[in-house]
Amino acid sequence: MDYNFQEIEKHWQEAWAKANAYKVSNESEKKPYYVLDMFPYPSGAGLHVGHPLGYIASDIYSRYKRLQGFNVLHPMGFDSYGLPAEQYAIQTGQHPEITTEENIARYISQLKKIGFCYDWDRQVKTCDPDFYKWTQWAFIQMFNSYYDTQLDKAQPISKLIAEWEANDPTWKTLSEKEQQERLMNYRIAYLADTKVNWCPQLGTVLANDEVSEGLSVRGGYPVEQRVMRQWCLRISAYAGRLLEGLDRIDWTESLKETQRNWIGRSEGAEMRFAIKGQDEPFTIFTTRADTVFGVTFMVLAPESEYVARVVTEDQRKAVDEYLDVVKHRTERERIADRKVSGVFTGSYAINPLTNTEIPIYISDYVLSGYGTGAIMAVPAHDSRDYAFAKHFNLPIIPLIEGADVSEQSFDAKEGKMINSGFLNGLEVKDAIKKMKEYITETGLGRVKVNYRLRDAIFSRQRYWGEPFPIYYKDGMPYTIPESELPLRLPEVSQFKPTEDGRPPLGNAKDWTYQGYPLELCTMPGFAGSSAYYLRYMDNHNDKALVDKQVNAYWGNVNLYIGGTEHATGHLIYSRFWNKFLYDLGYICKDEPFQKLINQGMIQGRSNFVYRYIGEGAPANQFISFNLIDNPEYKGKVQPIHVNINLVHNDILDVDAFRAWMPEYRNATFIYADGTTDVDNPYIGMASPKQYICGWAVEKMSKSMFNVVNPDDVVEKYGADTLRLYEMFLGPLEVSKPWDTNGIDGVHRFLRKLWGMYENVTDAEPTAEELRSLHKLIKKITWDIENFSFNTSIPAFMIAQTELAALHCDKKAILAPIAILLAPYAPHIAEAMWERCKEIGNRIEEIGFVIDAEWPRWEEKYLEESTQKYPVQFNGKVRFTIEVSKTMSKEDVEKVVMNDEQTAKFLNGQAPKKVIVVPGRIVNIVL
RNA sequence: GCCGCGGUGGUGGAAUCGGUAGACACGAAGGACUUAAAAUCCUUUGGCCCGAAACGGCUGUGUGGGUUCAAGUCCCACCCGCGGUACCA
Repeated sequence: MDYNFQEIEKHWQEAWAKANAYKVSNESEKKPYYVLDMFPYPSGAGLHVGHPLGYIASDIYSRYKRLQGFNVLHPMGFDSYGLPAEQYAIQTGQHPEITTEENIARYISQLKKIGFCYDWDRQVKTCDPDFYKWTQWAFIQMFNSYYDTQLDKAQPISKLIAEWEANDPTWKTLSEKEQQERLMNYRIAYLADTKVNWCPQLGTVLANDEVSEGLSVRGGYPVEQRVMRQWCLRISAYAGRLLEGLDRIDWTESLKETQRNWIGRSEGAEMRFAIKGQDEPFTIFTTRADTVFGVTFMVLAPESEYVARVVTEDQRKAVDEYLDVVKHRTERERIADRKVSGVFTGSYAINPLTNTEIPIYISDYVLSGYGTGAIMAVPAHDSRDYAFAKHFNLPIIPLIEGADVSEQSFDAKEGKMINSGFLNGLEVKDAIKKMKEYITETGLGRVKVNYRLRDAIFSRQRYWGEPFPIYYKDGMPYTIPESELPLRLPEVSQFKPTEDGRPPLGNAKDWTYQGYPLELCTMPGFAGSSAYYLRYMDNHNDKALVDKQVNAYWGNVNLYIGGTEHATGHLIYSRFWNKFLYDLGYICKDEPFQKLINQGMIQGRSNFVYRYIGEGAPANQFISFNLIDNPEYKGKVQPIHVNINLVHNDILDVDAFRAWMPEYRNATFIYADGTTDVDNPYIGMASPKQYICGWAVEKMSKSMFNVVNPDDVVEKYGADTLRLYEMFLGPLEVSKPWDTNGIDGVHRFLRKLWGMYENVTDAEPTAEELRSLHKLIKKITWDIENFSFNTSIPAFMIAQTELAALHCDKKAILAPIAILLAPYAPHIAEAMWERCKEIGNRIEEIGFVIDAEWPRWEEKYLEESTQKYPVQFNGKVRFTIEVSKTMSKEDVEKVVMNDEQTAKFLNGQAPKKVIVVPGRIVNIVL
């Protein structure tokens, strides 16, 4: 009976489909369990072997939960709005919807081949009007809400209006436009002039998490700072709750830490400094209130509102010049060029504690968006202030005992204060506290918590995204009625911006609502992915994003599996979006993803051939990897990426290589054994000469010819082997290269296991067989509960070896093994189960193995009558003894001490101490 | 710079509570089968040393210290690699 995996997999996939086996109902007596994968962006390249890693893990867990009797929601969908499809559309004129649909179809066919237990009826696509209707709906709710800082939650903005109507006499005197402008300062979704990351090449604004080191994450184009009127989401209002919520969810510490850093809470103080000759003071933010005695100058951000107030006539020209230079620097230039720069404003502030006059400067090392955009500079204890002071020759006053500030600043928050009036002698920590009390009491300032987290910029000047349900009247935005959603994305004559530089929607005909112009921007990528998990629960509902009862049944996601790359993007936005919907009472949980596991990346494993480029070398002669360090070749070979499909176990298929590209048609080789010609008496047969390729771990990419397509693996080995092997590669969370070299072993295991099901019998199992089985049940259960899938495969292999040695053919053993294997390799497990079903009648006649009951292990089968004790002398194992399991500690010691081998190792000495750890080990100390 | 994660054979990795380091798999070497090869099966496989043999010795989890009867595992210091992040006052 051959293991015909192609037939088995096709047969069972069809059988599941026919029986609707993965249909999930919202009405069930069973307990719910929600397992979610991060849905993919359907790119043109299709899935490579790295994508399914997390999907396989979540599929195993879903199937395990199902076998344990849970009603498991495990859906899949597509994050189908995004830049690549639109860039492609601009280049080719092809509508992004067409390419997107093609890509989705390809993804689905690839995913279906791997045998995931998705309920495809629950599929969502972010570009589907039935889906983005609810993205637009949520935006309207945000527009119509404000953040009530008293209640610490979002509230309908009508509440705020009612309050003003009742208590604020000026409200009624305002024109409608003025009222709208005032409300704009409170809405969760609001329009504002903000400094944005503008990417000229992409023609759009980008969010902070879409920019890395001054370049766009997508495409790597330069990004510059610009002030533009944009839609923003008031996510900063949620900073405290986003931070606090992390303590209640089961995510990895590193991911929580990344979010904590991104939210960036810092406790400090706001302080007012008087400006010499002016009545109005200005305010700075500091976390080092203890260092006020060492403030020797002040610095404003170039964009600070204070700049206009403090620049003197004498300095105006110099300041204008500086501001001009700063304005034209891109973010990237600013990061690359850390030279100290700045300009004196001509004004002085008064240090409120020393009453000295201190100069006010402008420099771009101070950021306008953080704190108040103005700082007090303490050069002795801040490295940036120090560099500035050295450059402009400003005084540096050390404030901490023993700090040497002649070469560099002393930034550490430790030591005893000096030169600091009433703070002298205090530890830094206490000094900060005391100064905070002082400024609060004297009215100089107040204690303040600042967050680094900024509001999310929500407009994109792009075509392929959700249209805003917004029109403009008298220059002010209004939402279109919810009853008219979805507002469909219009057809446009071209996907580029208009001739006069308006976003692509400006190319649409009649893009108006009741004669008023509609918003031309679209929403960013994270809009559609922020609440998609809710929609899976109830994706056919046209009355609500999700029905309240349905939401109450499923709750939130119990297990979310995906990559870390979303740590500061999707995973923050989604938490914010969810908390907002929770505030308004639409959903029942304030955190969307209870447990989150990050799967590692699968990297590529590239192969190389080495072209000989020494003097007089033949045109295309390649040197086997093991020879390239030989003196005659060293330094004279050029590594060339070779398509890994031409290589097996690092051995090159030389004929396939010659056929690969025209230039290699006449390639010659120096083989591993140093010979050059095929010296084989069996003409026309494969050569025993081997050309060994070099290898390296790199990113999986087309240009390195190291992309492995899961379809090819499924074709060659089957989906079950692919699934098992991806798990076998290593722990789920770590990144590792895809190395096909080991896949044969896993495939061999399945074949051997399958062979054991040829003639299943009804015979009674032996104690040994039961022990193997129950050991396996215990191990696999533990592994799945702990997401240690990689260690399960060896456990199966060991069980197979043990049972094969016992010639086990018993249903009582083999049927439960089919269940244990079902989460990992569902197709072959069904076939194995079927073989068992045909025999006898003791096991319940359940249709599919996926609906069986997860076996329980019983300790009684695991118990062995004897116990092996390794015997150590001074911690070194010398031999082992085997004694009765029930033997007492004292008796074990006696047996060991009476053993003749012990006498040998004691060599006449008396042991100082004998340690017996029951059930584990004996250690004799000499 | 800061934060996080990691470092175990030729390779991927295992060791779940401080208790026999290297499970399992790949690769390699040798053998069986074969005209040959592939496939399959069997044996060996961390390093070094002794030996006819071994249930022989030594050494060994990045480095150096420490705690312990016992350390890959705990503590201290350091080195290296990977990932994230930054003029955040």
